[in-house]
Amino acid sequence: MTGQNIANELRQNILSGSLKPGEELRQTEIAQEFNVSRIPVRDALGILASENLVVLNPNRKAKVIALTQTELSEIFDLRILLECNALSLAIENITPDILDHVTYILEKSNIEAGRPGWAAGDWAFHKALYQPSGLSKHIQIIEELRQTCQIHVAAYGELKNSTDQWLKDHKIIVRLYQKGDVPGAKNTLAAHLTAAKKSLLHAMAD
Amino acid sequence: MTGQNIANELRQNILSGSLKPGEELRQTEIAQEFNVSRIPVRDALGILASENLVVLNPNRKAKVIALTQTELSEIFDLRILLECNALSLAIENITPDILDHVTYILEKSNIEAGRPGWAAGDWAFHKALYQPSGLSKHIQIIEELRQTCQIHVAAYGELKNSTDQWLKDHKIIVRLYQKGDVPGAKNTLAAHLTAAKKSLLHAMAD
DNA sequence: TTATGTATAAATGTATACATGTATTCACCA
DNA sequence: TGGTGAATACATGTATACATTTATACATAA
Repeated sequence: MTGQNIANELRQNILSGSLKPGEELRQTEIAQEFNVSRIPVRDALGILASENLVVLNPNRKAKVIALTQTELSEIFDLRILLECNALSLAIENITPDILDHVTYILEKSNIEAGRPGWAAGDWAFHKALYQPSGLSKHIQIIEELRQTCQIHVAAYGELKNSTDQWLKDHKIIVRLYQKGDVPGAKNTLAAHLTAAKKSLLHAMAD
Repeated sequence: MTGQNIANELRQNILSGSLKPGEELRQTEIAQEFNVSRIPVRDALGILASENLVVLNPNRKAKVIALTQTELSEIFDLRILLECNALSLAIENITPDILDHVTYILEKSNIEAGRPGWAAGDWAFHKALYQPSGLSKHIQIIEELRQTCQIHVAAYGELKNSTDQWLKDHKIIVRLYQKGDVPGAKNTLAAHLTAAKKSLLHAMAD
């Protein structure tokens, strides 16, 4: 069990919702769970902090991030800005091979939809859409922002019901993507993300 | 000398250019310099990695990041996207107090211009422009992207000569900002950043 | 009752020692 | 001469022990 491995395990637990926003992470406790000393645990927490999944305060317990509705709203706006930009520029670089790959990933993610772990498939789909842009830094930032959202989505348990619309959106986006309809694809994607934003903020309001 | 302090010192050295892109950072060496053990040094490197200033590879020496022209080009494009967005939304929320503060910061940064440490003043100015937007996450990301660029600017020593145009741009942006001219301010800012991008990429081409 | 201060417990921060992995050197051989 | 492999040096990874800081509990006083 190396530091990286511990980080991976903890990340899984955070993204799946078994470690909830604001929950405290004690070095000693985690070290015992994994049968290691606190040193690799500290490394792991550092890694997760670098991904903005946990916050570290000197001499205080680490915590899973817990954002307000205002903060999450801004993060969704950032996602819309960056994901739409990546999508536009990706459409310029589409090849037949890419379309093949995208439709393949779409089918695979459809199967996972609504089941535990669906978020990974959703990201795989969107990432496949954005990859042809070649904008690796965009994609890296988008992934981090999505994880931040995912933590709260998992905790507030929204979205179970809106799966149908979710899948329809994906299908529409692929169609416009394929046609090279940049404004259409951007608008649909923006609406898709806005729906997710509203859904989460509504769930948090209770 | 705590881990945070070491991180701060190293960050200074990286941003000022005395630690160059790609330079190796040995835990043992740094520990000796600061008269501490390697443990707090590891923490410091973790902090810097979380800010994307250094890269860590398991069982290998840490290195100051070193990006290609292509990667830096993308990062400048990201900055243009995010900084223009933050600027637009900030302009909606301007108050007399804010204008006062912005002109004060502008004057202060003018004095530092062209001298060592100018980059901090430049960021203080732009940050003052963006703050009224209330978009803290935008600003955090922008700051990181700027630091990434700054590392390479410091290493390739461009920009010494274009200080005049730099200052003129800032003055123009403030005027448009004050007038509430959103498209004008955005265009000027975009041009300002594009010039910086070209300047760096040109310097790197040699 | 409430507030405050002290004693105790608990958690994190760091130094040292050792384990493990990586790079380098140099001898040896085809 | 050029390449291969073992031996060595070097750097990072981790466990243990101790130091320091923060949180908790409890007693005491206003």
